[in-house]
Parts: sequence; C-alpha cells; structure tokens
Amino acid sequence: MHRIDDVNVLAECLSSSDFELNFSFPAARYARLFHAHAGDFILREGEEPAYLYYLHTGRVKLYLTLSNGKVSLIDFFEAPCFLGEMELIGVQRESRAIQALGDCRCLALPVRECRELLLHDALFLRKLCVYLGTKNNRNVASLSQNQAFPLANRLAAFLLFASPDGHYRERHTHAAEYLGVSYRHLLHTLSDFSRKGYIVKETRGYRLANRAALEEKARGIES
Amino acid sequence: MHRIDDVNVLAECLSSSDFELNFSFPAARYARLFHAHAGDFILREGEEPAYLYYLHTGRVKLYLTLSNGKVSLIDFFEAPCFLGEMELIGVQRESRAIQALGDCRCLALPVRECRELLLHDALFLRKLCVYLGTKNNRNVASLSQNQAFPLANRLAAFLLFASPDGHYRERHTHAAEYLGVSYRHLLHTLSDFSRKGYIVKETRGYRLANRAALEEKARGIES
DNA sequence: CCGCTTCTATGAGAAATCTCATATTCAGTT
DNA sequence: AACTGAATATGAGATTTCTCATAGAAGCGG
Repeated sequence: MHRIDDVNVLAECLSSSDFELNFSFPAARYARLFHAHAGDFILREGEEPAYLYYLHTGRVKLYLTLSNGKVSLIDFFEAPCFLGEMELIGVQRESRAIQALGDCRCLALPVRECRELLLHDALFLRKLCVYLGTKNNRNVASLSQNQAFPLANRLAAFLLFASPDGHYRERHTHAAEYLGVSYRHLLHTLSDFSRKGYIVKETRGYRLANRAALEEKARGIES
Repeated sequence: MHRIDDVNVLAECLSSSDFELNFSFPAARYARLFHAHAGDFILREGEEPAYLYYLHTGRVKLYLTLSNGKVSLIDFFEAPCFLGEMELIGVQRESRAIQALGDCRCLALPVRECRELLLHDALFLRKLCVYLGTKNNRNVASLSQNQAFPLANRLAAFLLFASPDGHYRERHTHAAEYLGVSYRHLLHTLSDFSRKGYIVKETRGYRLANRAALEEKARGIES
C-alpha cells in the first residue's frame, strides 16, 4: 500500500464519500489518501496501525492466523467502512491482518494527531457504535449458522450472495476459508450441486442453473 | 423480572458499582432497579426493550432461536455489563433473548427519557465502543476456534475454564449448546475423557483428574 | 402419589467433514 | 522453454459429529 499525495485526488475522494459526515470536527484537514493493490496488506498481523482507515473504494478480507498454523478468514468488508477502529479504541489483542481483494482506496486519519479528537466526538463514536454493533450482528449470525447448518445450506446461500449476475466466480480457496470447511469438502459439495443440476460448470466458475433449488436449500438460513 | 422501588436498595446498588462512571450526565437521577430470578427473561425475543440495562449482579445467557427451531446459545455475560445496548443504538434485527442464570440485579435507564442524552454523551459512547469491540473480539475468537478445532480440544478448554475448584458441574445441555455440538456428541467426548482418566465422574459432575492432559488438549486454542 | 417435563445416559448407524495422496492446469519467473 | 508455486480436481479412507431410539432419574405442579 502506498500513499497518494496528489491533493486533487484526495479532494475528489473526500467529496465522493460520506467520510466527513462521520465527524463533527474538520476531519478533512487531517485526511490522507492511500492506495492498495490486490493482495496488499492494509493491516499486518501484530502491527499497531498508525491510521484510522475509511475504506473509500474496494473490498478487503480480514483474517487471523491461529496457533494451529491454519489461517481463518473471518469476514469480507466492502467500502464504505472503517478499518483499524478496534485498535483505535484499544481493544485489539489478537493478531489480525486486512488484505485488499482488489484495488482499494483508503482515506486515513493519523492516530497520533486525531486520537483525542476522535475519542471525544460523539457523532463519530455513535457512528462507530452502529458500525461495531452491525459487525457484531453479522458475526453472531454466522457463528450460529455455521453450527446449525451443514455446508450444503450455507453454500447455497453463499452462491446466491456471491453471484449477482448468476455467475459464480469466487476462488474455491477463498470460499472454503470463508465457509469454514476444507477445500476438499467444498469441492465435494459443489460437484454434488453440479450432479443435481443446481449449477453448471463454465470455463471460469459456475452458472446458477436452478436458482429456485438453491433458494430452497438456503432457506432457513436467512433468519 | 420485577422492579424494586426501594430507594435505599437502589442507592446502595448505585454506590456499589461503576455505573455512574459510564456517563457524563447525572444518570443516577434516571436509574431504576430490577431484580430477576434464575430463568427470568430480561430481554424477550422480538421485544423492543424499554430500558438500557446495566447488569449489577449476576450472570445471564444470550441466545437466539433459528428458523431451524434450534436454539443457539451465543454467549454468557457476567456483571458488570450492558444489556439491550444494541437495541438502543438501533442495530438490532434478530430476535434475541437474554435470560438470567441466577439471581440478577439490573440498573436500568429508561430509553424514552435518556435516549438522546446517551447518544450525545461521548463518555458513554466511548465506553460502549470498547464494550462492543471486546464482545466482537470474543465472538471472532470463538467463531474461528469452533471451525478450526474438534470438540475434544474445545471441551478441554471449557472444562478448565468452568471448573475453578477442579470440579465441573455445568449442565450438559447448556454446555452442548455453548460448545455448538449435539448433546450426544458431548456425552461421547466426556466419556472418552473418562476412559482416558482425564476426568472422573462424581455424584454431581466431574472432577478434573488429569489437568496436565486437559491443558495439553486445550493447547493451541488459547490463541 | 401421579403425570409431566427436563436432564442424564447409552447404543447403533448414518451423515458431514477431514486428511492425505496424486494429477493437471495456469500464471508468473527465470 | 523449463521451473515453480498456487489453484483446481478427484479418489479413498478415517474422523468427527449428528439423528434417532430408548430408558432411567430428578424435579414439580396438581
């Protein structure tokens, strides 16, 4: 990830986002702009971030490495959202990494300069509470779903979620991590879906061939 | 759960807790006191709470009922903590219930009167952010652990966690919910631990007989 | 004391999921 | 063009976990 010092690009980003609406102090005055390429790390494991980031464009994934050695993909985040907010409020112990999935633009407030301002800004804190609460809800939902439903149901929901145009193109490796199952088992279930005609393999990915059946499978998950 | 109108008891509760330190306005003026017996519901599923609760004494469990019909135990909370804060900030969609595990005392602020005060109080909001962030961390940790380790490891950790005096006395039904496995499988694994001599069955519960072995099993989980 | 519900307990068999081994393809590198 | 590391695939067998069936024990209101 590298910093972009072009003042015009920064101004453009600021004006094309809700960034400033999150603060009751003139945050724009402190803002920097960063650009991350696909695969770049925005937060590295065990590193104290120097900025509070606001993802302006792009998509990232958050994961942590267990003592197991296994890497567990925790969640996807899409712009707009905060990154590094847990560290700001000082509740971060685990070593987490945030990695860009595609090109990302991040507005950033330097913690050193803004920490006190942020921690006394009721508007920002309220926005942050909502954001944290929403994240919490999602986590709780997936926590209980993972335990309550076998992969077939969760995969059906994921296929529908991740295929806006009816074409599924996620990496199997990513999907397996996200769904919390082994790569092997994901492939099993995909080929099972193929056999049943729910999906059809294409040159690159799958086409959702029987949306109704997938929705039926996914039912009971949406809560 | 019923309200306690004794002003002296209320005053006593206020003075014996950090309650007032969470707010920069005179919250004590608005505070009520409630008492819940074991099994009482503090929040019912699908009900909009009229109060922001601060658990003064006691222990509660939070769970939600899936469309599945299955009930999923999400978490335990111990005093002191907030309850109903998700609803206050307006990010609550799922139907959750909070049930007292033993006798509980709750300080409570009426949402109708305090909502605006609370949502503009930077001190309270900051405390709430920390609280939500901590909750989030716990959820993420258990989310990834559940996926990464079989029950034997998690159970070992749970036994050590839930047996301060070396005697385990949790309800199997509760434990099974909490660990996210079937009752049957929990019993399997317990009897396996028995056979291996890790634990010894007593009149009521189990005694941890081989703490070292349990710690070995639990290792790799503590992150 | 009776009937009801919940918890505890155990067995048998099935389903879900994992590990390991092995190939192939593909993109990037040298 | 050869090499390498990741992603894709597929098979076989083991492990984990679940469902169902059954039964006794404990607690509780009538």
